[in-house]
Amino acid sequence: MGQKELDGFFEKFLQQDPLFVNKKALQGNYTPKNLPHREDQINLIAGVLAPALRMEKPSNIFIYGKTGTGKSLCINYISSYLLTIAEKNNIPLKIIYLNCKLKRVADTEYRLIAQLTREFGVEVPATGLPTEEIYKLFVKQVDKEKLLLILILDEIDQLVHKTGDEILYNLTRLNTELTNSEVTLIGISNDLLFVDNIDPRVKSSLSEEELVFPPYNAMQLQGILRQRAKLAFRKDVIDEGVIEKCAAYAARDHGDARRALELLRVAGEISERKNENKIKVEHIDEAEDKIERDRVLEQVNSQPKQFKLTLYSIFSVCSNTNNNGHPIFTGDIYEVYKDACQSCGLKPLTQRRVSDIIAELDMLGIINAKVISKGRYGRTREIRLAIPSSTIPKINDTLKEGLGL
DNA sequence: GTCAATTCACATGAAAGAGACCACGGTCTAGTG
DNA sequence: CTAGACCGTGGTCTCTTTCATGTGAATTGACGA
Repeated sequence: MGQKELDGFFEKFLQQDPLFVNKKALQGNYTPKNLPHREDQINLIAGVLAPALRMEKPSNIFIYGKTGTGKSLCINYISSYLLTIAEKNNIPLKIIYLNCKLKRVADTEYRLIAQLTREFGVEVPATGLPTEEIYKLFVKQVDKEKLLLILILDEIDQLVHKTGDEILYNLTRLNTELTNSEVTLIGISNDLLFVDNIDPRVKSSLSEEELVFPPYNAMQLQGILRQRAKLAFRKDVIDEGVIEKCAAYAARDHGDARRALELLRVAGEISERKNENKIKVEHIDEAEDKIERDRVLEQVNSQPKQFKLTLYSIFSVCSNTNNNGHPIFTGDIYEVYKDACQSCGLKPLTQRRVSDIIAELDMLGIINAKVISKGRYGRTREIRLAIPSSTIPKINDTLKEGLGL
């Protein structure tokens, strides 16, 4: 782009009325004034938590629901409400929200407690102390303040999956060690089968109250999208069918409202970038591609080298055998992977480890790996790519760059 | 043809190690009065 | 005498290896009709 065209571009950009008036309304952490289709859940949670205002310990709650069903949103909504009322009436209530998936913040037992302790204004080292020590510090601090603590642990299933369910036992036992304060736990899990796998003793005390957030259906998603779109966009910038398509896309994979909103936002950004004055249906497709690509790129880039190399190997095996799309197996990938290691001077990992990496890639949704038995010919993972093939070249380039190939 | 045993090619689990990070307490050193 | 440098010990955390055990159906081979 020469300078003249650039001038023209900026001029035109400025002249154009922006599509967005308040982009925040489409962002994941935005809490709207009312949450449609979640009245029942909100009432139930509010009912359980209400005793807190009388300084009585509310029951522990366990909340299930897939991503984007509004769990965190509802909890945040209620807790900010609860906090304002508590403040008005001088009730010593503290609510801590922690997402257990956040890397290097709360993804291990030590870090979780350390982070909680920090919430009380005590600086604790990131590592180096025994876990027991950090528990003591935390308990001491909570007890000193003499309050009611509501602890919201989002994505707690991830934490337990990683560190074992001992941590839940320790958490539920916190109250027995506290004399002046009390702790209520609110666990949020994406995995509906999560509690089936934990110690029954812990289970009964952790899920005194249980609550499921069902996925939104397409109609509900449309309602939500309309509500937010009204806040986010200028009037009449959304073409017909756009909302419906967004909702349909999101409803297709388990009614994820967050995804629907993101789709709409990115579509808006795309059409704005193209200097168009309306969001059209085809922008949704582009947005979906872009979101998928960005998601994968972000995940891949935050992973170690061996991880990238494994993914690279999968890509190359896939593109070699792409004809009639027949599936590929762990063994194939490991062979290619070993060669790839040699050509970029890395020491190959054992097959055991690569097998785990493949499982992790599956968890991230980059590939689909299904364990199958081929009878006499053994047992292995059947691997397929789970991302649109249009996004692969770009990802592959990034991988190569990262690996110096 | 039928049925149980065999067999393959990994999956899956458990434990433990390497190496990075860090805190803590003790010892040593240099600067200060 | 004291602040700071340095060291050893012991802790967490991530990535990895090693060893051990598990698994599901195609294949095999014995058996009976």
